[in-house]
Amino acid sequence: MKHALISLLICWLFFTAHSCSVKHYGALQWPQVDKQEEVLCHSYYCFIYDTNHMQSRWLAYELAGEMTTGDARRSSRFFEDSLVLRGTANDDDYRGSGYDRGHLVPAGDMVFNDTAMRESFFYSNVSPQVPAFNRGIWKRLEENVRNYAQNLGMIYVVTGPVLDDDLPVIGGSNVSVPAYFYKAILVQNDSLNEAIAFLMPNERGEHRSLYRYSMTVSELERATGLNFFPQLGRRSTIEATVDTLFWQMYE
DNA sequence: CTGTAAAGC
DNA sequence: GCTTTACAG
Repeated sequence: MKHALISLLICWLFFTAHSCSVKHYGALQWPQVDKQEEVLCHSYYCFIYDTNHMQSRWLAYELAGEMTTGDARRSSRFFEDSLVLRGTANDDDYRGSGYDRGHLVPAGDMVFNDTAMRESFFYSNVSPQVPAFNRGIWKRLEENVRNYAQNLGMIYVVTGPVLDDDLPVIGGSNVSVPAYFYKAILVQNDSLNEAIAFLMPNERGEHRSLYRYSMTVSELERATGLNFFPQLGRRSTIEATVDTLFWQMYE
C-alpha cells in the first residue's frame, strides 16, 4: 500500500515532464520479441522503437468500449518521446515531406482522458503515411476497430508499419516510409474467441470493402515476422482462422 | 491561431 | 453539411 502511494506521488511529480508511470492494463501481453529489443510502455500503450527506421515496429494496447467516448481535446502538435533514449523522429523530419504524421494508436481511441490523448501524440506513435491513406481507408479501419470495442467490450489491438529493408526515407533522421501498415485484433472472454488482421498498402485506397484487406493473424505473422498474441500459444486455432462475418456483425 | 483541403459519414 | 484527419503560413 505504501509503495503504491509513493509511486502515485512520483507519477504526479513527474507528470508534466514524463508520461505517468502508472500503467493501466489488464491482461495485455505484447508481441514476442528478441531479447535485445526493449519494450517501452506509456500508461496506455506499449511499443518497440526501431532506431534504424525511426518509428515503432509495433504498438500494443487494450481498447475497451467505454474508452472510445470522451472529450479529451486533440493536441495541435506532436512531441518527441523521452522514453526512447536514442531519440525519436521530430517535427523537422516530417515538415514538407508530403507525408502525414499518421497516428498508429489513433487519437480517436484515446479520448477518455488527457494523458492518453497526449501519449498518442508522441513520435513513438507516428509513421509517415500517404495523406489520402491516413485520412481515408486507414481512418475507416480505425473507426471499425472502435466499433468492435463498443460492441464486444474489450479487445486487444496490435498495430504498426511493415519495416522492410531499403524503404525510401524522409527527413534528417532518415525516417523510413513504410509500404504497408497492419492491425491485429483479438477478442477473448468467456464466450468469445476471435481474431482478425488487416494489411493495407500505404497508398490512396480504392473505395473497397475493408475486408478485402483482412486475413488471419497467422498470415499477418508470416508477412511481418512478428508473433502478435503469444498468450494464445503456438497451436491456437484462433490465430489460424478468421470469421469476417463475425467481425462485420460487430462493426 | 487561421485558412485550406480531402474523405467519408 | 459536418466531422475528422491533417498541413502550411
